[in-house]
Amino acid sequence: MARPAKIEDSALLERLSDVFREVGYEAASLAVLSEAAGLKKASLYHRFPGGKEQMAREVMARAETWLSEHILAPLQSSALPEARIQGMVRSVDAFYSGGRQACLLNMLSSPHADHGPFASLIRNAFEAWIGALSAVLIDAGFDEDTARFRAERAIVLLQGSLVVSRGMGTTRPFRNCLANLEREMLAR
Amino acid sequence: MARPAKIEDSALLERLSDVFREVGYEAASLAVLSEAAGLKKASLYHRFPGGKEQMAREVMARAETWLSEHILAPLQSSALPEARIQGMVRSVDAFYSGGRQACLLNMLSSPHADHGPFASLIRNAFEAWIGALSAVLIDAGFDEDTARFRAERAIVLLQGSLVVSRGMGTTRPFRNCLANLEREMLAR
DNA sequence: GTCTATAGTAAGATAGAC
DNA sequence: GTCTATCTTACTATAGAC
Repeated sequence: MARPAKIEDSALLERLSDVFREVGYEAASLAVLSEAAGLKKASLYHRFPGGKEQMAREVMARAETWLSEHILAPLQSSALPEARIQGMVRSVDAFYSGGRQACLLNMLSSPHADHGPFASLIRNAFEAWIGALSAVLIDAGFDEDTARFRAERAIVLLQGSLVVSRGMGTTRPFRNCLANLEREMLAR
Repeated sequence: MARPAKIEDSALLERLSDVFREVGYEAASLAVLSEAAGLKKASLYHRFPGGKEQMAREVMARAETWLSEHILAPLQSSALPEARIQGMVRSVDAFYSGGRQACLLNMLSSPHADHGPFASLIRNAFEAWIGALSAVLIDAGFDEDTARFRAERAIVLLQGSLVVSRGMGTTRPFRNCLANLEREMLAR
C-alpha cells in the first residue's frame, strides 16, 4: 500500500496530550505538537480543522472520558469504600506516571476568555471528581459536610503534590500523597 | 520637566509579576507585559536588556525576597509556634489575594532546559519554605520526620488549593486550606 | 491522509530620535 | 528614560500535489 497509513485518533490524542500536559497551552506550538504527533502541521490541520484550540479541547474531552471510566465509575461501584479509594489511587498513580506527568486541569487553566471553553470543562471535571469522592465518604458513614470537605481536600492534595513534585524535581510529594490518601480520607 | 518620569523598579516589577502569575511565562508576550507595565516594548528592553527571560528572573528574585522577609523571617522568630504559623497564614492570604492570584512557583515551572534558571530558583524556594516550616514544628516538639512530612504537606495543600480555586472559579478551597492550616500542622 | 510550500500574522528584539 | 519605527524570526493557518 503506497497510501500513507492513518495514525489512529487515540494514539494521536495521547501524543498531543503529553505535550499539553508537559508545557501547557501557549507553549504547545504547532511545531512541537507536530513533532510529538509524528505528523506535519498541515496533517494536523486536516485532523483538527479548528487548529490548536480544537486539539486542546479534544485532548480535554479524552481526559474527561478517562476520568469517567477509570475514576468516577470505580468510585461509584458497590465495593467497600476502602477498595474504591484504593482503586482510584492505583489509577491516579498510573495516569500521572508516579508524579512525573502534570495534570491537564492545572496546565490548561487559564484566566483568558479566549479559552473559555476549557474553563467550564475544567470546573466540571473538578466538581465531578469531588462529588464522586464525596459520595464514597457518605457511604462510609460520614456526614455530608465532612464528606465534601475531605473530598475537596483529597483533590487539593493531589493537585498540590503534582505541583510541588514538578517544582522540586522529585516525585516524593506525589508518592507521599497517594500513600496516605486512603487512611486520611477514612480516618475517624 | 519635559523629561518622562522613570517608573520605579518596584512598581514595574509588581506589574510584570501580576502578568506572569496570571498567564505564565509563554503566554506573557511583550505586548501584554508592555501594556501592564505602562511602558513601550523598547522601554522594557532598556530596563531589562535580557528581554522577557530577565524580566521573569527579576520577578522571581523579587518573590524570593518577599518570601524571605514576610515568610521565612517571621517563621524563624522566637515567638510561639502557633503565632509564627498564624503570621504566615496572614501573609500568604494577602500575597495570594485570598486565593485569586496564582503562585509563580507553579506558573513559572517548566520542564524546558531553556528556562533552567527558573528551575533551581523554584526548587530553592520550595526547599527554603518547607525547611522553615519544618523548623517551627521541631520547635513545637515534633520529631524530625513528622515535622518534615507536615511541612511539605502544608506547602502541598497551599499549592493545591490555589490550583483548585483557580480551576473551579472559587476561592473556597484556598480559604479552607488557610483556615485549617495551623490546627492541622500542630495537631497531636 | 499525508505531504511540501507558502501566505499572513504576531512574536521577540534593536536602532536611533527626543 | 521613553518613544516611534523597523528588523528578524517563529507562529498559526492555508493551498494544492501526491
